[in-house]
Amino acid sequence: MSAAASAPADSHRPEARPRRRVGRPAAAVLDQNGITAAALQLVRKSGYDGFTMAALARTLNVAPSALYNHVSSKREVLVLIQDHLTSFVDVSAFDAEPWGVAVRDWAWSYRDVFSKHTPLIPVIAVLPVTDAPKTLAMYEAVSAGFSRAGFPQERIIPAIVALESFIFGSAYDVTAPADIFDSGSMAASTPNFTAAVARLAEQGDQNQADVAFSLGLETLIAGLGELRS
Amino acid sequence: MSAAASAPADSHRPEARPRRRVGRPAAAVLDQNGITAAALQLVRKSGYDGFTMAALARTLNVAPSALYNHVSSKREVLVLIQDHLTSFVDVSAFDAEPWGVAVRDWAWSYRDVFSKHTPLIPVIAVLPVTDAPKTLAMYEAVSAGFSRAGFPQERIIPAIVALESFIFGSAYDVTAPADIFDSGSMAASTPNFTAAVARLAEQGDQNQADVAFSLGLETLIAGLGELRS
DNA sequence: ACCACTAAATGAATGCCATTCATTTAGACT
DNA sequence: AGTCTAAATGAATGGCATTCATTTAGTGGT
Repeated sequence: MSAAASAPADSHRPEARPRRRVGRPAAAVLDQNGITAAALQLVRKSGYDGFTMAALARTLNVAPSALYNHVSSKREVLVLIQDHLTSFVDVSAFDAEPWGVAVRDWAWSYRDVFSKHTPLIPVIAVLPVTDAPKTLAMYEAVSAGFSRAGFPQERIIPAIVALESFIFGSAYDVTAPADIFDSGSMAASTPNFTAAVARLAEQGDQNQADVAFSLGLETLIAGLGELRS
Repeated sequence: MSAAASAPADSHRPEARPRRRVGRPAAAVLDQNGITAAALQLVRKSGYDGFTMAALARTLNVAPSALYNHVSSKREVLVLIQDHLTSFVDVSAFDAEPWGVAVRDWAWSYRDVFSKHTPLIPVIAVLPVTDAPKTLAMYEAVSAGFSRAGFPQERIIPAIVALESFIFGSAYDVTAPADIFDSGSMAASTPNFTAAVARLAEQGDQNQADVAFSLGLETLIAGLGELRS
Protein backbone atom coordinates (compact mmCIF):
# COMPACT_ATOMS: atom_id res chain seq x y z
CA MET A 1 0.00 0.00 0.00
CA SER A 2 3.00 2.29 0.19
CA ALA A 3 3.91 4.67 -2.58
CA ALA A 4 7.07 2.75 -3.32
CA ALA A 5 5.32 -0.60 -3.56
CA SER A 6 2.72 0.56 -6.04
CA ALA A 7 4.84 2.92 -8.11
CA PRO A 8 5.94 1.89 -11.58
CA ALA A 9 9.60 1.51 -12.44
CA ASP A 10 10.07 5.19 -13.17
CA SER A 11 12.84 7.36 -11.85
CA HIS A 12 10.64 9.56 -9.73
CA ARG A 13 12.13 8.41 -6.43
CA PRO A 14 15.75 7.65 -7.15
CA GLU A 15 16.32 5.56 -3.99
CA ALA A 16 12.92 3.83 -3.87
CA ARG A 17 13.22 0.45 -2.22
CA PRO A 18 12.98 -2.22 -4.92
CA ARG A 19 10.04 -4.59 -5.00
CA ARG A 20 10.55 -7.92 -3.36
CA ARG A 21 12.17 -10.33 -5.76
CA VAL A 22 12.44 -14.04 -5.97
CA GLY A 23 15.64 -15.15 -4.33
CA ARG A 24 15.41 -13.09 -1.20
CA PRO A 25 15.62 -14.07 2.46
CA ALA A 26 12.03 -14.46 3.66
CA ALA A 27 12.19 -13.54 7.31
CA ALA A 28 12.50 -9.77 7.42
CA VAL A 29 11.88 -8.53 10.94
CA LEU A 30 10.89 -5.10 9.74
CA ASP A 31 8.73 -3.58 7.06
CA GLN A 32 7.06 -0.21 6.50
CA ASN A 33 3.73 -1.28 7.95
CA GLY A 34 5.35 -2.60 11.09
CA ILE A 35 7.45 0.52 11.43
CA THR A 36 4.40 2.72 10.98
CA ALA A 37 2.39 0.85 13.60
CA ALA A 38 5.24 0.90 16.11
CA ALA A 39 5.91 4.56 15.41
CA LEU A 40 2.31 5.53 16.01
CA GLN A 41 2.20 3.54 19.22
CA LEU A 42 5.41 5.17 20.41
CA VAL A 43 4.09 8.62 19.63
CA ARG A 44 0.92 7.92 21.57
CA LYS A 45 2.93 6.77 24.56
CA SER A 46 5.80 9.25 24.55
CA GLY A 47 4.72 12.16 22.39
CA TYR A 48 6.75 13.68 19.60
CA ASP A 49 9.57 14.65 21.94
CA GLY A 50 10.09 11.06 22.92
CA PHE A 51 9.83 9.91 19.35
CA THR A 52 13.41 9.23 18.27
CA MET A 53 14.83 6.72 15.87
CA ALA A 54 16.62 5.04 18.78
CA ALA A 55 13.40 4.74 20.80
CA LEU A 56 11.53 3.44 17.78
CA ALA A 57 14.21 0.83 17.15
CA ARG A 58 14.06 -0.21 20.79
CA THR A 59 10.33 -0.93 20.60
CA LEU A 60 11.04 -3.09 17.57
CA ASN A 61 13.96 -4.90 19.23
CA VAL A 62 16.31 -3.80 16.53
CA ALA A 63 19.33 -1.58 16.14
CA PRO A 64 18.59 2.01 15.10
CA SER A 65 20.58 1.57 11.92
CA ALA A 66 18.33 -1.31 10.82
CA LEU A 67 15.47 1.15 10.32
CA TYR A 68 17.38 2.75 7.49
CA ASN A 69 17.01 -0.36 5.38
CA HIS A 70 13.29 0.40 5.16
CA VAL A 71 13.05 4.11 5.51
CA SER A 72 15.37 6.80 4.27
CA SER A 73 14.98 9.28 7.11
CA LYS A 74 13.05 10.16 10.21
CA ARG A 75 10.96 12.49 8.08
CA GLU A 76 9.82 9.53 6.03
CA VAL A 77 8.57 7.85 9.20
CA LEU A 78 6.59 11.00 9.94
CA VAL A 79 5.11 10.85 6.46
CA LEU A 80 4.12 7.23 7.03
CA ILE A 81 2.41 8.16 10.30
CA GLN A 82 0.67 11.09 8.67
CA ASP A 83 -0.69 9.04 5.81
CA HIS A 84 -1.86 6.34 8.18
CA LEU A 85 -3.64 8.86 10.40
CA THR A 86 -5.41 10.33 7.41
CA SER A 87 -7.24 7.03 6.95
CA PHE A 88 -8.94 7.80 10.27
CA VAL A 89 -10.42 11.01 8.87
CA ASP A 90 -14.09 10.38 8.25
CA VAL A 91 -15.20 11.05 4.69
CA SER A 92 -18.18 8.71 4.78
CA ALA A 93 -20.72 11.53 4.93
CA PHE A 94 -19.86 12.56 1.38
CA ASP A 95 -21.62 9.41 0.20
CA ALA A 96 -24.78 9.76 2.21
CA GLU A 97 -25.39 13.31 3.33
CA PRO A 98 -25.97 16.69 1.71
CA TRP A 99 -22.81 18.65 0.93
CA GLY A 100 -22.97 20.98 3.92
CA VAL A 101 -23.40 18.18 6.41
CA ALA A 102 -20.64 16.17 4.79
CA VAL A 103 -18.16 19.03 4.88
CA ARG A 104 -18.99 19.70 8.53
CA ASP A 105 -18.45 16.07 9.56
CA TRP A 106 -15.27 15.77 7.55
CA ALA A 107 -13.80 19.00 8.88
CA TRP A 108 -14.42 18.23 12.55
CA SER A 109 -13.03 14.75 12.12
CA TYR A 110 -9.97 16.05 10.27
CA ARG A 111 -9.28 18.66 12.93
CA ASP A 112 -9.71 16.19 15.77
CA VAL A 113 -7.30 13.68 14.27
CA PHE A 114 -4.51 16.17 13.73
CA SER A 115 -5.00 18.26 16.86
CA LYS A 116 -3.39 15.31 18.62
CA HIS A 117 -0.54 15.34 16.09
CA THR A 118 0.28 18.98 15.43
CA PRO A 119 3.97 18.27 14.84
CA LEU A 120 2.87 16.54 11.65
CA ILE A 121 1.16 19.62 10.26
CA PRO A 122 4.29 21.20 8.83
CA VAL A 123 4.91 17.85 7.14
CA ILE A 124 1.45 17.35 5.68
CA ALA A 125 0.96 20.87 4.54
CA VAL A 126 3.74 20.72 1.97
CA LEU A 127 3.75 17.00 1.16
CA PRO A 128 3.13 16.01 -2.48
CA VAL A 129 0.07 13.75 -2.63
CA THR A 130 2.05 11.16 -4.56
CA ASP A 131 3.94 10.31 -1.38
CA ALA A 132 0.76 9.72 0.62
CA PRO A 133 -1.72 7.36 -1.02
CA LYS A 134 -4.29 7.36 1.77
CA THR A 135 -4.23 11.13 1.82
CA LEU A 136 -4.82 11.09 -1.90
CA ALA A 137 -7.77 8.76 -1.35
CA MET A 138 -9.24 11.27 1.06
CA TYR A 139 -8.91 14.04 -1.50
CA GLU A 140 -10.63 11.87 -4.06
CA ALA A 141 -13.61 11.26 -1.78
CA VAL A 142 -13.87 14.94 -0.93
CA SER A 143 -13.46 16.06 -4.54
CA ALA A 144 -16.16 13.64 -5.65
CA GLY A 145 -18.49 15.08 -3.02
CA PHE A 146 -17.83 18.63 -4.20
CA SER A 147 -18.29 17.64 -7.80
CA ARG A 148 -21.59 15.89 -7.11
CA ALA A 149 -22.78 18.91 -5.14
CA GLY A 150 -22.45 21.05 -8.27
CA PHE A 151 -19.21 22.93 -7.74
CA PRO A 152 -17.54 24.25 -10.87
CA GLN A 153 -14.48 22.08 -11.47
CA GLU A 154 -11.97 24.89 -11.25
CA ARG A 155 -13.19 25.97 -7.82
CA ILE A 156 -13.03 22.57 -6.16
CA ILE A 157 -9.33 22.51 -5.31
CA PRO A 158 -9.15 26.09 -4.04
CA ALA A 159 -12.20 25.46 -1.85
CA ILE A 160 -10.70 22.30 -0.38
CA VAL A 161 -7.35 24.00 0.17
CA ALA A 162 -9.02 26.90 1.93
CA LEU A 163 -10.92 24.55 4.21
CA GLU A 164 -7.82 22.51 4.89
CA SER A 165 -5.79 25.58 5.75
CA PHE A 166 -8.43 26.60 8.23
CA ILE A 167 -8.48 23.08 9.67
CA PHE A 168 -4.71 22.91 10.13
CA GLY A 169 -4.58 26.29 11.82
CA SER A 170 -7.47 25.32 14.06
CA ALA A 171 -5.78 22.08 15.08
CA TYR A 172 -3.10 24.13 16.81
CA ASP A 173 -5.72 26.07 18.76
CA VAL A 174 -6.93 22.91 20.41
CA THR A 175 -3.56 22.47 22.08
CA ALA A 176 -3.17 26.08 23.20
CA PRO A 177 -3.19 26.82 26.95
CA ALA A 178 -6.53 27.99 28.34
CA ASP A 179 -5.14 31.35 29.44
CA ILE A 180 -3.46 32.13 26.13
CA PHE A 181 -5.38 35.42 25.86
CA ASP A 182 -4.79 36.60 29.39
CA SER A 183 -3.15 39.97 28.85
CA GLY A 184 -1.91 40.09 32.45
CA SER A 185 -0.08 43.24 33.37
CA MET A 186 -0.62 44.75 29.93
CA ALA A 187 -4.38 44.78 30.32
CA ALA A 188 -4.51 48.51 30.92
CA SER A 189 -2.90 49.32 27.59
CA THR A 190 -5.10 46.93 25.61
CA PRO A 191 -8.64 47.87 26.63
CA ASN A 192 -10.50 46.66 23.55
CA PHE A 193 -8.79 43.31 23.43
CA THR A 194 -9.08 42.76 27.17
CA ALA A 195 -12.77 43.63 27.16
CA ALA A 196 -13.47 41.26 24.29
CA VAL A 197 -11.64 38.45 26.06
CA ALA A 198 -13.59 39.12 29.25
CA ARG A 199 -16.95 39.14 27.50
CA LEU A 200 -16.18 35.86 25.82
CA ALA A 201 -15.08 34.29 29.11
CA GLU A 202 -18.34 35.37 30.79
CA GLN A 203 -20.52 33.18 28.66
CA GLY A 204 -17.73 30.71 28.10
CA ASP A 205 -19.17 27.34 28.85
CA GLN A 206 -17.82 25.76 25.68
CA ASN A 207 -14.26 25.17 24.70
CA GLN A 208 -12.49 28.30 23.37
CA ALA A 209 -11.11 26.46 20.37
CA ASP A 210 -14.42 24.80 19.48
CA VAL A 211 -16.30 28.11 19.44
CA ALA A 212 -13.83 29.66 17.01
CA PHE A 213 -13.67 26.55 14.87
CA SER A 214 -17.43 26.31 14.65
CA LEU A 215 -17.77 29.99 13.76
CA GLY A 216 -15.17 29.82 11.00
CA LEU A 217 -16.34 26.51 9.64
CA GLU A 218 -20.01 27.49 9.45
CA THR A 219 -19.01 30.71 7.74
CA LEU A 220 -16.94 28.86 5.17
CA ILE A 221 -19.61 26.23 4.55
CA ALA A 222 -22.27 28.87 4.01
CA GLY A 223 -20.10 31.04 1.80
CA LEU A 224 -18.46 28.34 -0.28
CA GLY A 225 -21.83 26.64 -0.74
CA GLU A 226 -22.90 29.63 -2.80
CA LEU A 227 -20.42 28.68 -5.50
CA ARG A 228 -22.52 25.69 -6.51
CA SER A 229 -24.41 25.94 -9.74
CA MET B 1 10.17 46.06 25.88
CA SER B 2 10.39 42.39 26.81
CA ALA B 3 7.81 40.63 28.91
CA ALA B 4 10.33 40.02 31.63
CA ALA B 5 11.39 43.63 31.81
CA SER B 6 7.89 44.96 32.29
CA ALA B 7 6.48 42.22 34.50
CA PRO B 8 5.79 42.92 38.16
CA ALA B 9 7.68 41.05 40.86
CA ASP B 10 5.32 38.10 40.86
CA SER B 11 6.33 34.48 40.62
CA HIS B 12 4.93 33.95 37.14
CA ARG B 13 8.28 33.33 35.52
CA PRO B 14 10.49 31.77 38.17
CA GLU B 15 13.81 32.40 36.43
CA ALA B 16 13.05 35.84 34.97
CA ARG B 17 16.18 37.84 34.56
CA PRO B 18 16.29 40.57 37.23
CA ARG B 19 16.02 44.21 36.25
CA ARG B 20 19.24 46.10 35.88
CA ARG B 21 20.36 47.42 39.22
CA VAL B 22 22.71 50.12 40.29
CA GLY B 23 26.15 48.68 40.80
CA ARG B 24 26.29 46.64 37.64
CA PRO B 25 29.03 46.49 35.03
CA ALA B 26 27.96 48.81 32.22
CA ALA B 27 29.41 47.18 29.14
CA ALA B 28 27.21 44.19 28.39
CA VAL B 29 27.98 42.94 24.90
CA LEU B 30 24.59 41.31 24.56
CA ASP B 31 20.98 42.13 25.25
CA GLN B 32 17.63 40.80 24.05
CA ASN B 33 17.24 43.39 21.30
CA GLY B 34 20.68 42.62 19.92
CA ILE B 35 20.04 38.92 20.11
CA THR B 36 16.72 39.32 18.34
CA ALA B 37 18.22 41.39 15.54
CA ALA B 38 21.11 39.00 15.04
CA ALA B 39 18.80 36.00 15.17
CA LEU B 40 16.51 37.44 12.51
CA GLN B 41 19.45 38.28 10.29
CA LEU B 42 20.84 34.77 10.72
CA VAL B 43 17.49 33.21 9.86
CA ARG B 44 17.25 35.33 6.73
CA LYS B 45 20.70 34.25 5.66
CA SER B 46 20.73 30.58 6.67
CA GLY B 47 17.11 29.59 7.21
CA TYR B 48 15.76 27.79 10.23
CA ASP B 49 17.98 24.76 9.66
CA GLY B 50 21.06 26.90 9.93
CA PHE B 51 19.71 28.70 12.93
CA THR B 52 21.53 27.17 15.89
CA MET B 53 22.60 28.68 19.16
CA ALA B 54 26.22 28.14 18.14
CA ALA B 55 25.72 29.94 14.82
CA LEU B 56 23.88 32.77 16.54
CA ALA B 57 26.69 33.14 19.06
CA ARG B 58 29.23 33.22 16.25
CA THR B 59 27.52 36.14 14.53
CA LEU B 60 27.63 37.99 17.84
CA ASN B 61 31.31 37.12 18.48
CA VAL B 62 30.47 35.43 21.70
CA ALA B 63 30.51 31.94 23.17
CA PRO B 64 27.25 29.98 22.85
CA SER B 65 26.89 29.76 26.58
CA ALA B 66 26.90 33.54 26.89
CA LEU B 67 23.49 33.65 25.23
CA TYR B 68 22.00 31.89 28.21
CA ASN B 69 22.64 34.90 30.41
CA HIS B 70 19.98 36.74 28.40
CA VAL B 71 17.67 34.05 27.18
CA SER B 72 16.58 30.86 28.85
CA SER B 73 16.32 28.63 25.81
CA LYS B 74 16.39 28.51 22.04
CA ARG B 75 12.60 28.55 22.11
CA GLU B 76 12.74 31.94 23.81
CA VAL B 77 14.82 33.26 20.93
CA LEU B 78 12.14 32.01 18.55
CA VAL B 79 9.52 33.82 20.61
CA LEU B 80 11.58 37.01 20.39
CA ILE B 81 11.82 36.67 16.61
CA GLN B 82 8.12 35.96 16.36
CA ASP B 83 7.12 38.97 18.38
CA HIS B 84 9.46 41.20 16.42
CA LEU B 85 8.08 39.95 13.11
CA THR B 86 4.56 40.64 14.26
CA SER B 87 5.39 44.32 14.36
CA PHE B 88 5.76 44.12 10.57
CA VAL B 89 2.15 42.98 10.19
CA ASP B 90 0.19 45.91 8.85
CA VAL B 91 -2.77 46.89 10.99
CA SER B 92 -2.90 50.50 9.83
CA ALA B 93 -6.00 49.99 7.71
CA PHE B 94 -8.10 49.46 10.83
CA ASP B 95 -7.71 53.16 11.52
CA ALA B 96 -8.60 54.46 8.11
CA GLU B 97 -10.58 51.96 6.09
CA PRO B 98 -13.92 50.20 6.32
CA TRP B 99 -13.83 46.92 8.25
CA GLY B 100 -13.77 44.62 5.22
CA VAL B 101 -10.89 46.41 3.58
CA ALA B 102 -8.97 46.54 6.83
CA VAL B 103 -9.36 42.81 7.48
CA ARG B 104 -8.26 42.04 3.92
CA ASP B 105 -5.12 44.17 4.17
CA TRP B 106 -4.26 42.81 7.60
CA ALA B 107 -4.76 39.18 6.60
CA TRP B 108 -2.63 39.35 3.46
CA SER B 109 0.10 41.15 5.32
CA TYR B 110 -0.02 38.66 8.21
CA ARG B 111 0.14 35.70 5.84
CA ASP B 112 3.00 37.16 3.86
CA VAL B 113 5.11 37.84 6.92
CA PHE B 114 4.78 34.32 8.33
CA SER B 115 4.87 32.40 5.08
CA LYS B 116 8.57 33.20 5.17
CA HIS B 117 8.79 31.93 8.74
CA THR B 118 6.57 28.87 8.92
CA PRO B 119 8.74 27.17 11.57
CA LEU B 120 7.50 29.86 13.94
CA ILE B 121 3.86 28.97 13.45
CA PRO B 122 3.82 26.13 15.97
CA VAL B 123 5.37 28.60 18.41
CA ILE B 124 2.97 31.50 17.83
CA ALA B 125 -0.14 29.42 17.72
CA VAL B 126 0.12 28.33 21.33
CA LEU B 127 2.02 31.28 22.81
CA PRO B 128 0.37 33.21 25.67
CA VAL B 129 0.02 36.84 24.62
CA THR B 130 1.71 37.93 27.83
CA ASP B 131 5.01 36.69 26.46
CA ALA B 132 4.69 38.68 23.24
CA PRO B 133 3.93 42.38 23.75
CA LYS B 134 4.01 43.38 20.09
CA THR B 135 1.68 40.54 19.24
CA LEU B 136 -0.63 41.76 21.95
CA ALA B 137 -0.48 45.22 20.43
CA MET B 138 -1.58 43.78 17.11
CA TYR B 139 -4.52 42.06 18.76
CA GLU B 140 -5.49 45.34 20.39
CA ALA B 141 -5.52 47.17 17.07
CA VAL B 142 -7.54 44.43 15.42
CA SER B 143 -9.97 44.12 18.33
CA ALA B 144 -10.52 47.87 18.30
CA GLY B 145 -11.31 47.70 14.60
CA PHE B 146 -13.84 44.91 15.11
CA SER B 147 -15.42 46.73 18.02
CA ARG B 148 -15.73 49.97 16.06
CA ALA B 149 -17.25 48.02 13.16
CA GLY B 150 -20.12 46.94 15.37
CA PHE B 151 -19.23 43.38 16.30
CA PRO B 152 -20.82 42.02 19.46
CA GLN B 153 -18.08 41.82 22.08
CA GLU B 154 -18.35 38.09 22.65
CA ARG B 155 -17.87 37.33 18.96
CA ILE B 156 -14.73 39.38 18.45
CA ILE B 157 -12.18 36.88 19.77
CA PRO B 158 -13.67 33.84 18.04
CA ALA B 159 -13.79 35.75 14.76
CA ILE B 160 -10.16 36.82 15.07
CA VAL B 161 -9.07 33.32 16.05
CA ALA B 162 -10.89 31.83 13.07
CA LEU B 163 -9.22 34.28 10.72
CA GLU B 164 -5.85 33.69 12.30
CA SER B 165 -6.20 29.91 12.01
CA PHE B 166 -6.95 30.30 8.34
CA ILE B 167 -3.99 32.62 7.93
CA PHE B 168 -1.54 30.26 9.63
CA GLY B 169 -2.69 27.29 7.59
CA SER B 170 -2.46 29.35 4.43
CA ALA B 171 1.06 30.46 5.24
CA TYR B 172 2.20 26.86 4.82
CA ASP B 173 0.58 26.66 1.39
CA VAL B 174 2.79 29.41 0.11
CA THR B 175 5.83 27.22 0.66
CA ALA B 176 4.37 24.04 -0.82
CA PRO B 177 5.90 22.71 -4.05
CA ALA B 178 4.05 23.66 -7.22
CA ASP B 179 3.28 20.05 -8.12
CA ILE B 180 1.94 19.12 -4.69
CA PHE B 181 -1.34 17.95 -6.24
CA ASP B 182 0.14 15.93 -9.05
CA SER B 183 -1.36 12.51 -8.47
CA GLY B 184 1.17 10.85 -10.77
CA SER B 185 0.70 7.15 -11.23
CA MET B 186 -2.40 7.12 -9.04
CA ALA B 187 -4.32 9.41 -11.41
CA ALA B 188 -6.45 6.58 -12.78
CA SER B 189 -7.83 5.70 -9.38
CA THR B 190 -8.62 9.30 -8.44
CA PRO B 191 -10.61 10.63 -11.39
CA ASN B 192 -12.54 13.38 -9.63
CA PHE B 193 -9.53 14.79 -7.87
CA THR B 194 -7.33 14.55 -10.94
CA ALA B 195 -9.93 16.27 -13.12
CA ALA B 196 -10.36 19.09 -10.62
CA VAL B 197 -6.60 19.63 -10.46
CA ALA B 198 -6.40 19.66 -14.25
CA ARG B 199 -9.21 22.17 -14.63
CA LEU B 200 -7.61 24.48 -12.14
CA ALA B 201 -4.26 24.21 -13.87
CA GLU B 202 -5.82 25.12 -17.23
CA GLN B 203 -6.80 28.60 -16.21
CA GLY B 204 -4.00 28.79 -13.72
CA ASP B 205 -2.26 32.03 -14.35
CA GLN B 206 -2.21 33.03 -10.72
CA ASN B 207 -0.40 31.41 -7.86
CA GLN B 208 -2.11 28.27 -6.50
CA ALA B 209 -1.80 29.41 -2.92
CA ASP B 210 -3.06 32.93 -3.63
CA VAL B 211 -6.20 31.69 -5.33
CA ALA B 212 -7.15 29.51 -2.38
CA PHE B 213 -6.24 32.19 0.13
CA SER B 214 -8.28 34.79 -1.66
CA LEU B 215 -11.28 32.48 -1.93
CA GLY B 216 -11.23 31.56 1.75
CA LEU B 217 -10.51 35.06 2.94
CA GLU B 218 -13.27 36.71 0.91
CA THR B 219 -15.70 34.07 2.11
CA LEU B 220 -14.76 34.69 5.73
CA ILE B 221 -14.91 38.47 5.36
CA ALA B 222 -18.35 38.32 3.79
CA GLY B 223 -19.72 35.81 6.29
CA LEU B 224 -18.21 37.25 9.44
CA GLY B 225 -19.25 40.73 8.37
CA GLU B 226 -22.86 39.67 8.82
CA LEU B 227 -22.32 39.37 12.56
CA ARG B 228 -22.14 43.17 12.88
CA SER B 229 -25.11 44.87 14.46
C1' DA C 1 43.17 53.71 46.42
C1' DC C 2 41.25 49.68 47.67
C1' DC C 3 37.61 46.33 48.47
C1' DA C 4 33.48 43.76 47.83
C1' DC C 5 30.00 42.75 44.80
C1' DT C 6 27.91 41.03 40.66
C1' DA C 7 26.40 40.74 35.74
C1' DA C 8 28.19 38.73 32.03
C1' DA C 9 31.68 36.20 29.64
C1' DT C 10 34.37 31.83 28.84
C1' DG C 11 35.42 26.95 27.65
C1' DA C 12 35.01 22.39 28.83
C1' DA C 13 31.84 18.75 29.58
C1' DT C 14 27.29 16.19 29.18
C1' DG C 15 24.05 13.62 27.02
C1' DC C 16 21.35 13.58 23.45
C1' DC C 17 20.36 13.08 18.42
C1' DA C 18 20.08 11.31 13.21
C1' DT C 19 22.67 9.24 10.09
C1' DT C 20 26.61 6.42 7.77
C1' DC C 21 29.31 2.46 6.92
C1' DA C 22 32.10 -1.68 7.03
C1' DT C 23 30.96 -6.03 8.34
C1' DT C 24 28.20 -10.13 9.44
C1' DT C 25 24.17 -13.15 9.15
C1' DA C 26 21.02 -16.28 7.16
C1' DG C 27 17.48 -17.48 3.92
C1' DA C 28 16.61 -18.81 -1.10
C1' DC C 29 17.66 -19.97 -5.49
C1' DT C 30 20.98 -22.76 -8.85
C1' DA D 1 27.51 -27.12 -1.77
C1' DG D 2 28.00 -22.57 -3.40
C1' DT D 3 26.42 -17.98 -4.53
C1' DC D 4 23.72 -14.07 -4.08
C1' DT D 5 21.50 -10.52 -1.48
C1' DA D 6 18.26 -8.26 1.74
C1' DA D 7 18.53 -7.09 6.15
C1' DA D 8 20.77 -6.98 10.55
C1' DT D 9 24.58 -5.26 13.65
C1' DG D 10 27.72 -2.11 16.25
C1' DA D 11 30.93 1.32 16.09
C1' DA D 12 31.83 5.88 14.61
C1' DT D 13 30.73 10.77 13.15
C1' DG D 14 29.45 15.23 13.69
C1' DG D 15 26.11 17.94 15.28
C1' DC D 16 23.01 19.84 18.73
C1' DA D 17 21.11 22.50 23.20
C1' DT D 18 22.19 23.11 27.57
C1' DT D 19 24.92 23.23 32.20
C1' DC D 20 28.44 24.68 35.19
C1' DA D 21 32.70 25.92 37.48
C1' DT D 22 35.54 29.55 36.71
C1' DT D 23 37.24 34.08 35.19
C1' DT D 24 36.72 38.95 33.91
C1' DA D 25 35.83 43.68 34.49
C1' DG D 26 32.95 47.52 35.76
C1' DT D 27 30.74 49.93 39.91
C1' DG D 28 29.65 51.89 44.32
C1' DG D 29 31.06 52.29 49.03
C1' DT D 30 34.73 53.08 52.19
